[in-house]
Formats: sequence, C-alpha cells, structure tokens
Amino acid sequence: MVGSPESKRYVEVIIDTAVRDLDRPFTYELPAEISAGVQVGSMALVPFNNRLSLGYVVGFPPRSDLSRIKSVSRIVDEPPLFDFDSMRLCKWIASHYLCPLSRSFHLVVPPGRSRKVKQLVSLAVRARDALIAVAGDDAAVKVVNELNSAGELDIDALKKLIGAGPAVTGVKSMEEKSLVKRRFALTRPAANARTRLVVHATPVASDWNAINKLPGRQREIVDELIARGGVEFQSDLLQSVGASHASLKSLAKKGVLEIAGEEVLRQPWLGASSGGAVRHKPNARQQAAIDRVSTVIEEGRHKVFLLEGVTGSGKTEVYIHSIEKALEKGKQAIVLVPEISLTPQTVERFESRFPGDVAVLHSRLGPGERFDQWRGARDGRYRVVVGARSALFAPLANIGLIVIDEEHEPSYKSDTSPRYNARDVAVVRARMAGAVVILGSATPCLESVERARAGLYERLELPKRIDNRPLPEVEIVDMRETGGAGEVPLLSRRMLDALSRAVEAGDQAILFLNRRGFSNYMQCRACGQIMGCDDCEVSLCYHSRGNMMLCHHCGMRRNVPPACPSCGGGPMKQFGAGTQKVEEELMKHVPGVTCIRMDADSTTTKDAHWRLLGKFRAGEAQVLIGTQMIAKGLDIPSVTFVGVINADTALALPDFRASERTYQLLTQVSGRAGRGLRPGLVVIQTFNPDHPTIKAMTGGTGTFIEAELESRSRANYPPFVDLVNVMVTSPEIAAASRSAERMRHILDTDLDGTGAIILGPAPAPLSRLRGLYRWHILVKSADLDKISDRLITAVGRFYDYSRTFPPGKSVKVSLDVDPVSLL
DNA sequence: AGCACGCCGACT
DNA sequence: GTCGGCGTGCTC
Ligand SMILES: [Zn+2]
Ligand SMILES: [Zn+2]
Repeated sequence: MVGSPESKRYVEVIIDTAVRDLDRPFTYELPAEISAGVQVGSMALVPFNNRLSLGYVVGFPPRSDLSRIKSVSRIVDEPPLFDFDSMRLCKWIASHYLCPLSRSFHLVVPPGRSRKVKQLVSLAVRARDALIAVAGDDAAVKVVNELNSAGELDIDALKKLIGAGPAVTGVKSMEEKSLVKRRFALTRPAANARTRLVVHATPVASDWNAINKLPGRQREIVDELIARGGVEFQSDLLQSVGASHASLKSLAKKGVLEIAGEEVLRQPWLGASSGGAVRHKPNARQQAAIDRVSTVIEEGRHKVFLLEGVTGSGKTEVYIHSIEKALEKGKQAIVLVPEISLTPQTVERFESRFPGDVAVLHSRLGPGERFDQWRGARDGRYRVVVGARSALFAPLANIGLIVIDEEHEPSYKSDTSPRYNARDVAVVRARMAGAVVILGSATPCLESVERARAGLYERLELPKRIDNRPLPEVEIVDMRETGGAGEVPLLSRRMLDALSRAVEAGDQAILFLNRRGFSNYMQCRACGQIMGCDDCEVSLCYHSRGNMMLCHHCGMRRNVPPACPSCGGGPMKQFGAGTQKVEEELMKHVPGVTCIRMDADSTTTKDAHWRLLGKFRAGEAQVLIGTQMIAKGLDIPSVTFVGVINADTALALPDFRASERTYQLLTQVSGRAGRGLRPGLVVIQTFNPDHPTIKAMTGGTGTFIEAELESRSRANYPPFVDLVNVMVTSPEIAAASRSAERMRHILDTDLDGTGAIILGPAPAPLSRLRGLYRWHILVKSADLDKISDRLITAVGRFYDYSRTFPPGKSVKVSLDVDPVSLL
C-alpha cells in the first residue's frame, strides 16, 4: 500500500458496552503506524466521549463524511479475536435475540481474554504540596490522602474508598491544578498462554566424540535427551536424570542443546479412562441413518437431520460415524451435550474413537484450561469439540458437522444475555458454513417436530433399541387408590414389590424423585408459617446436611431456627419428601437393601456426582435414589427397574410446556431401565392417571404429540407463533409493577397494526428472584422479524421515558426471544 | 453507561 | 455572590 498522506484508513468499531443506543458502528481513523495486521475482529482502544473505551473492528469504510473523526489509540492483542464468519453469526444472533452486537461478540471471543479499561490516578506532586494546594477542599484532601497511601489508584477503587461524588469532584479540581495524573490502562486477561522451557538437542549431541568428552552428569543428560527423541521439557528432563540446572546451562553454552520457551496447552484431567475403543457395528437402522448423513456431508451441502431414536437405540454411534465422515472430508465437528451429561464416560466415547483429536469445553475447566482447549481448536490441533452450550462457538475454521444431543434440553437456552438457544444457533452456524446438523433425541421438542413435518428438517428414525432389546414395560400406579382411609404412602405396594423382585434377581434399580415443582419445606406447626427465601418468592428446601435450609434459586442458605420466627412457637416441621425420606421408607419395607442417594445435598462437592454414579455403576449399591440429575445419560446394563415416585408434580406448573417437559423427563427416566440383556420394567406413580401425558407413557406417544401440537396451535403458542417475553424487574415492588404497566402501554402503541398479541403484564410465576421483583409481558407474533425493530424501539422509549419520569429504583426491561422457561 | 455542561436551591 | 445538586445531551 502506498503511504501517501491522503490515503487515510478508517475503521468501524463497535464499542464494548451493553447500552442499546450505542450499539452501532463508530468510525475512527486508523493511524498508519498501527494499521498493520488490523482485521475484522481486532480489538481497538479508542477515544470515546472523553474517555478511552474498548471496541471491536467490524469494517473498513474507504472514506468518511464525518467532520470530527478521532483516531484509534492502539490495537490490543495483535491477532483478531474473531473472524468474518463469526461476525456474521454474531450479527444474526444480535438481530434475532435482540441483544447488542457487542454482547454477542462475547460468545465468540477467546475465553478468559476479555479486558476492561480502567482509569488510574496518582499524585503529580508531593503529597504535602498537594495538601497545601487543596486546603479547604474536603473532597480533594480525601483524594490526596488515599493516593498518598496507595500510590496509584483505580478511579473505581477510589470511589469505593471515599464515595463516588468526592472521588470525581476531588480528582477533577486537582486535575485543573495539575496535581494529579490520570492514565488509562487495561485489566489483565484471566487466561494467558502458558510457556514451558523446552530442551532441544543440536547436531552436536549426536557427535559421539564430543559427548564422550563431557563430564558424567552432563553426558547423562544428553543420553536421556537423545533417548527421549531429542526434545523434552526442561523440568521433566532434569527430574528424570536428577541433574541440576547448572549442568544444563553448561551444555547449552557448549552448543550441545538449546533451551527455548514454548507455548504448551494445558490438558484438563477428565478422570481415568474406563476402557478401550469399543467399535460397535451399526445395525441396519443405524447404518441407514449414517448413510443418509454421510451422503449429505459428502456432497458438502447444508442440511438439518432430526435423529429421533428411542432411549438405548445407539444415537451416539450415528454421531461418531458421521463425525468420521466429516473428518474424512477434511472438516471438523462440534458435539453439544447437556452440561449434566458431560461426564468422563461421555467424553471417553468420543476420545477413544478420535484419540488426541478431541477438545472438551465445560464449566468445570479453569480459565487457563478453557483458553487452551479453545486455542487448540482454533489452531487445528483438535478437530472434534465436545462440550456444553457455549462450545457451539468453538473456533473451528471448516465445520462439517454439528451434533446436538438431547436437542430438546432446556439447558441449551442461555439464561443471560444473549439469550440464545444453541440448538437454533447451531442450525444458523451450519447454514452459513454449509455444514450438516444432527439434532438427536428420543423426545424431540415440538418446534423440531413441526419443522421436520414442514420439510425443513429431514427425519431419521431409530425406533428400536440396539440388539433388538425391548423397550421397558411401563406400569401406571394410581396413587388415589393406594391410601385407603389412611395417609397416601410414599411408595406404593406395587412399586415396592417390583423393586424387590429386581433386586432379588441380582439386578439394580433406580428410584426417581421429581423435584421440579415439588420440594420439601419447613413449616411451623402452630401458625402455618413456611420458611421462605429472603430474596426469592419460594420456600426454602430443608437439607439434612448441616441442618440447613437452602434456596434452590439463588443459593441462599440459612440455619433452621430453633423456634418459629413468626409466632415463636415450637420447632419447625419438615414437609414433603426428600431422597432421605425415600431411603428410610424403602429400608422399612425392603430390609437390607443398599442405596446410594443423589441430590443437591449429596453432590455438593466437585466430583461427587460422578463418584456416586461410578459407585453405583460398579454395583456397590442395589438402588440409586435421585432427582433430576439421574434422568439422563445413565447407561447401566444391570438396571432393570425404574420407579418414578411422583410423576405429575411438574404438570401443574404455569408454563405452556409443562406437559411436554413432563413427557420428556418421564421418557428419559424410563429409558434407564433394561438397557442390558434383561428387559426392564418401569413403575410410575401418579395422581393423574388419565392425564394425556401420563397415558402417553404406556404407548401412543404419537397421539400425545398430535394433541399437544393441536392445543399449541389453538392457544397460539410455539411452534405456531414466535414468542417474546418482555421481562420487567426492579428491587422495588411498586416500581416493578408500575414499570410493567408502563411498558405494556408503550408496546400497545409501538406494536399497533402488526397483528402481535400482547398478554400481561403479570407477575412472573417466580415473582421475586435474587431480590428482584419480576413481571412478564408476553408478545406473540406470526413473524418475529416483522416486530423486532419495534420491540427495540419500545425498550428504548421505555428508558427514555424513565429518565424524565423515573418509575423507581433500578428498573430493567429485557427481552427474551423464544423463551424456554416462563417461570 | 458515563462524562460534561448547565441551570436552580442553600450556603458564605 | 459561589457550591454542588442532578436533569439533559452526546458519544465517531
Ligand atoms: Zn409459627
Ligand atoms: Zn433465593
């Protein structure tokens, strides 16, 4: 490029802020000195409204008509944080989920590398001189004192120390007298590349004459290094020889070897491998699915497959063969599994088939490990990425296949902005990359079912379990008839009999306690007071461990009070069943039975979850009693009995997906039975045996899906309309309701004529969470794209209006597009 | 968001 | 007369 003064370069920058009306490109001049290597995705430090801000380069306009253009201060982190394809995906996410573009960039940038601009202030003169100069100015005196003791201070830290007002005015008045220096700095990233010292042998090391002249210790080092192929980490080499650093340095000086720092990837330890690569031969149905997927991958076309396979039908085998095909074509693959299923066993299934080629991204990784897995994927060291939701954004250059296992899982939906659903974004990413998607599930969500019917997705079915093993037989027990005149038992006669039989036959059993919409609680026997969370509108759950009460929504814990805090009466009593109660009940009726309990209580520590499952798998107990966490992924051949203690507690939840969820959960749990050689039996206890969801469990799932779709269609719910939940929150109860009402009026005018249906405002079913009062306004539309601009406008108008007529403290309005939970 | 400017009450 | 409150405007 010619460096003539006229050929100025410009960049468009998206400022890294969540503020909606700043979510647009700002144009800056790019000084020639720093313009080398700047690309889309580069991070730029730019002057922005009397301060410096970070932003992302999104474009290079050839010229600009703006009169006052500032220049980029500097480019941070040489290589760009994302590429053009990622930017395209981010733009789609921002426009679909109605979030600021900068927010969607956070999904694709390297993890742990985010930075913030901080303002540092320090004294420009001696403290005593400064004190004299500011005498009488209280704020400035405070600033001087703090800066004198701390040296240089972050302005935010100063605000915390002496208050925001004095900090700002004090610093400002001092700045006018040149008593303080202000400078901008970037925070350190949480993760950095790790370098280790590596020793390389030079040609001299193979020269016998030279080596034989070396002192003994040094010769040992060289021998060992050669034995290890001429390259080894310095620390490992020294340790194995038992030599000191001095001898190594001496060798380096003689030119026998070279020592250099090299970047290494940290490998997260996933636990011991449980076995070798078992290569199953696909059965006919599996092979048919594999062939179909392979054909499309071979053609290099984009396509979405809905792989509907009953529990135990071997969906993973289809995934693995499809991945093989993608790799064979020189492409890469992403496999998403629900966080809870991301166990060492799951990873092992892929790692054993693609040894050394699998990156794993999950929440248990430390920042450094996560960064390295990400980096390894970007640099082509791994070709398969397995992970939970956010692994969808793994930086693979040439994606051929994206697998979404258990595609119906609600955990694929993010509950923080951007509130994306990985299942849906996967389809978009694949479409942009010309890749194939496999959505796998035994119980696909109705959205996917409907899209398959419309011909948007191609359906592949695995209607039978592998090796022709039968699906478990399902029995429904009507709990209304079990109690007789007395109390309804926790475990019915039928349940106990069936469980005993399985255990006596030497098999294992699972008892499932549905916690959703049903939990234990503490209540005063005298006045009826129920112990609730201070910050949420829910009752606290009693946990025997530590005699504590815990809020399952915000994590608040509290000791059980000796007396009722409301009336001062006697001790509180526990109501509702926990796994412990189930165990007690079971022991009473089946003496000598051995149990393992798995719930939030028993799995508090990091690996307890996997450890307990491992014990059960190893046959150390006959019965596994657990909550939601045992519903998925468990594949234990000796489990022949599954008992569902309370099938219908989640049916009554105020959520249009309550039936669908219950159906999915019950199917998943039932699917744990009879996966081995002996057939399985499932007993489901219910108070609603005639409910379509429960009936669907004994056959006729097709009719259930049909009826459910029909009712969604009638009531105008997804998949037949697009849904947006407008969420209004505030720590003040009146502000929340007032604002929700105000927002409704704004929506009424802004959405007028679009045909959108507006419901509410209504207090959210979970009306208070983490100290915030919550209101919902539901917007239904035939076509989201037609109203999305108006929704953004409405939110903007709400905030504008709130500035002149504040409705109260910290009111927030957020938009949840395609909401999954309406609680 | 966050920073500066500007116009009004309550201090010297 | 000035100090500082926060309403308002703006950010290439
Ligand atoms: Zn009481
Ligand atoms: Zn809580």
